Amino acid sequence: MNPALGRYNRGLPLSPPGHGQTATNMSDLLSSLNPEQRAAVTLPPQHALILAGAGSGKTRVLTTRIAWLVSTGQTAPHGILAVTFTNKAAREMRARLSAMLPADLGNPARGMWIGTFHGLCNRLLRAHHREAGLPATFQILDSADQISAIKRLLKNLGVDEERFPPRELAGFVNAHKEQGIRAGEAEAYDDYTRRRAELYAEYDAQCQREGVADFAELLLRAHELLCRNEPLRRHYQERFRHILVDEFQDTNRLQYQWLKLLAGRGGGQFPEHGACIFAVGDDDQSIYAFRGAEIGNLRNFEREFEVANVIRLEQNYRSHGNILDAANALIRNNRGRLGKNLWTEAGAGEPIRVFEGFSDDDEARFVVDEARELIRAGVSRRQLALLYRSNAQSRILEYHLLKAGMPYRVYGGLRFFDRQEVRHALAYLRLIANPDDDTAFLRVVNFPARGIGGRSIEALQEAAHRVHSSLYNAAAGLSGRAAAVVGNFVRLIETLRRETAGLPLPEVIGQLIEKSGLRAHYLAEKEGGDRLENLDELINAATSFSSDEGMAPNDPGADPLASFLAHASLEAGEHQAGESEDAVQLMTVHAAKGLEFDAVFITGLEQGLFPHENSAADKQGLEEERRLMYVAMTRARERLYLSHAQTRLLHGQTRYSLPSLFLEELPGELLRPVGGRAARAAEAPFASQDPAGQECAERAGGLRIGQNVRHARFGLGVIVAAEGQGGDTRVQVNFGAQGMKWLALEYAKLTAA
DNA sequence: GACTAGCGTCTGTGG
DNA sequence: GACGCTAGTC
Repeated sequence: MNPALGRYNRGLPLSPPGHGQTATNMSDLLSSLNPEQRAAVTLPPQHALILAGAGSGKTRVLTTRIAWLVSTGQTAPHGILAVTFTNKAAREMRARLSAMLPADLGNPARGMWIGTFHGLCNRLLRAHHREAGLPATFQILDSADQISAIKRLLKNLGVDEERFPPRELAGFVNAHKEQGIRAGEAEAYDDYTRRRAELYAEYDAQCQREGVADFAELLLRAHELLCRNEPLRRHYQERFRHILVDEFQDTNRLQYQWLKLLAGRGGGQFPEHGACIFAVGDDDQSIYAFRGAEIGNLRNFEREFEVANVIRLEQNYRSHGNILDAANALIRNNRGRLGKNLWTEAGAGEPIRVFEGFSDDDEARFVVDEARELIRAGVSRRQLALLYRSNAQSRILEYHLLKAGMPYRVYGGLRFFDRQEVRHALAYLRLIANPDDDTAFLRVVNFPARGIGGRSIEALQEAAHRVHSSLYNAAAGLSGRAAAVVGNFVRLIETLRRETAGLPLPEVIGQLIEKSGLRAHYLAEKEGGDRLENLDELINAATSFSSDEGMAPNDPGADPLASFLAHASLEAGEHQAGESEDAVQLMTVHAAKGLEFDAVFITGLEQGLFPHENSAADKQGLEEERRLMYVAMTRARERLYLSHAQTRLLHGQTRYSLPSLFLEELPGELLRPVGGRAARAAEAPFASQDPAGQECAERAGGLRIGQNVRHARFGLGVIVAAEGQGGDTRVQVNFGAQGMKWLALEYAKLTAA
């Protein structure tokens, strides 16, 4: 028994209810783990870092650790804080825990805090909104809301959007908040940045006035709350004995500070109250640097918390050997890894199949054909994943799946809560909850159209500016036509609020859809059918939300309306129908993290797409893309397909690209080209669509559009266009990283490659 | 003030 | 190829 244990046992029953029963379960659970996993689960209550490779049983270790801590009486459920990055991961953890622990201990509603950083901070801020300086009904701005709030701000201040693009400004604000930096503390060495910092301050002031908080604000505000409020900080530091963090490599600086503070390491305050942090992560799977994640936090954590226990989980239970070997070979090209090599007891398995299509259409056809074969061979549809780098790529795959009559399900993309009609309905709901929410106000003040045009809005904004109030409150101070039409709208909201007070949430939404005129509007619209269905689906979502007490992010007794709105902002995806249906799974590589499938297709493996051109420029960006590829490959259990296309429709234009450099980084002996590329290329030479290319092919000795060529200085490239005749023939060649060049055939010595 | 056509922008990933 | 924004018309 660890001597430190006594300290953590304070005030807890030594033998919690159900102890005997779970102890049996516990030993079963423990004996089903491998030695490293078991060591991790049963570590003494000290800070620990578990470097868990893909498919090494990370979630299992995390949840078993919690079950072990609770069922051995080292802490009450109350003392557990578990943080994840996605709602999906949080849900899975809850589900596994309730299966492992008896109902009275395993029910997360009984005091365990399990959730995403954003969800937990939201919960904290709701519970202590006064101390945090927020209204009880504060609303959460998602990224789209944030952009429109910034646009409105710039307009009000008369700032030129060209000089300060709203998206860029949003990025500036978020990046600073993620570093824990307020506008006043932002470093600015030039006028431009100084101005941006001023706008950051103005934006925050606007949010404060309107009672709204963006995503990053949730974290920053929660951090500041705990920093400033000593009794509160003490309360939570004493409460949470064990903080478990999933995907630690994805934490940004602010999240790390937040953890440090809760664990009693915030600048050395109250170390005696400190919780133990059990961090699980994999530096090779860090794919969120773009939103501020710092892999360095893994190392910082190890150093700053003097972590004595670092355990590596390297045995992979998921993939066959070839897949793992290929993934290992790929990731070895990254520098500065913490070091880890996955191995498996499963056999080598199938080779990795590589397909080169003439076009994205060709590629999609191959993928769907192959998927059909696999299904025929007995693979279930839901065990087939079609992965891509960006959401835009799903379209062509969907087209071919549809044509083949194969059920499929797309994750991500346009999310349910992002749909126009749903956002409109939610805006009404937000106004009922918080009339000061100007973003919501402007969204629906004239939707459906009710005669409130630009002039009235301008008058209203002036009035609001004069008396420093929200648009809603300023309505009373208007005169003339504006007063009449805006007054009608305000009365509509008032009526809604009055008549729906105390009603169950689904009924509130049902009424607002009717009385706002939304339903009538979409009924009259030619293609409003889908939108009406989505509005009904929103009512369903509210129904299942209300009945799902355990999932409510807030403490019991909290305003259900506010909780639902928070839920809609924080859990924008996931709420899609057909989850149970046996369908082929389509998603981005990012969305696939943490999942596994019997067969995986990684599509669009082309320079500029994967790795993406926005990242390929600098080395860090490229390494993140490589980790992304690593994540994608390690999703596969038995079969892995890699495909790319010579041409692809992008922005409505045909684009020619080279195969991804990641394909070259895989050991050739593990790969098998399929689809008879060589044979097909011989019988159907490329360059069919472009007559100029065809001519060029005839005249230029076999060179044609789509042809891979080599240039003495620029290296390998692909011909994308041709013009001119005879000795004047010029071709445009895409040399990947070297850029796009126009070359005269006569002088540039291009050789077929 | 409502509605429409045409234009430009951009799809890089998520809470 | 989709959406948002603007200018022009009713």
